[in-house]
Amino acid sequence: MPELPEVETIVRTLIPRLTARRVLAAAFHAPRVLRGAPPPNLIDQVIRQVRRHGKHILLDFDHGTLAIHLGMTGKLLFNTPPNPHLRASIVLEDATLQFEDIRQFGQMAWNKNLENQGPDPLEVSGPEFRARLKGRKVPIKTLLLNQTFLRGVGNIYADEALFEAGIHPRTPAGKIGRTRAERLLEALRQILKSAIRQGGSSISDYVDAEGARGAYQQNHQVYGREDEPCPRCQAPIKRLVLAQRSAHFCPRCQRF
DNA sequence: CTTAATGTTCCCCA
DNA sequence: TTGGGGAACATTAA
Repeated sequence: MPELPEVETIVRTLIPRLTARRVLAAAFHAPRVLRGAPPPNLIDQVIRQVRRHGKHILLDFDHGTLAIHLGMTGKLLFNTPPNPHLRASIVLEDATLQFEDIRQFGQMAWNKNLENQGPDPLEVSGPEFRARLKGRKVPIKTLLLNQTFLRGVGNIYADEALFEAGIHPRTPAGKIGRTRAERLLEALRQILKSAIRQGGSSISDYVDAEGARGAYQQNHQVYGREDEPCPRCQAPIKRLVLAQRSAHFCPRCQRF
């Protein structure tokens, strides 16, 4: 469920409910949810800040930071009824934050090292983006999914941005010229910002921390639209597999 | 029964 | 070092 716009939306709904709250109890019900060293005692610690870093949600305490990654099916919700997919709970003074995750690809980690993450696509400059593409032979779609290249882009927004920029997903990243690279970055920015404004994409069961669905799925031009007509030229949208992920594209609008 | 799903990491091989 | 392919992790739905 979570790419940059979904995580940003979740963080925005968490901020008013978590900031300055004291932890009364914390429990990790599924052992695999916690990666790395267990966090120190969180009881009586106060959440000072809630931030997004790529696809990570960061809860800052005075003595360190809890990083939460939602994986594919993770959700953060308040005061939900008992549920078999509950993986962790953080009890606060006025509510309980619950981490539910069907597939258990999500993780929580204390003071996670995020140095290896690439720049945020909403902040990276054009020249830096172009410099990072230089010399790379990987298909651009594969590179966009690599969090050490850019942090926050996932399968939906990679496909949508490549369509908007008119770039074939299999194009070797380093062969994208200056103009097309600028167009790709601009498409990413515009699409991510627009998706944030609409609360992200709810294609199956994604909801923010208030339980609200996003609406950006209505703007998807190619993602999940195999065999449907291209909104620009009517040619059927095609799907291919790159890095074991589906890539949706228009064979006429997106050339090498 | 098979396939695919908003993700990441690790291993093998060229 | 780069990059391609595949497996693994775990669960559900079509």
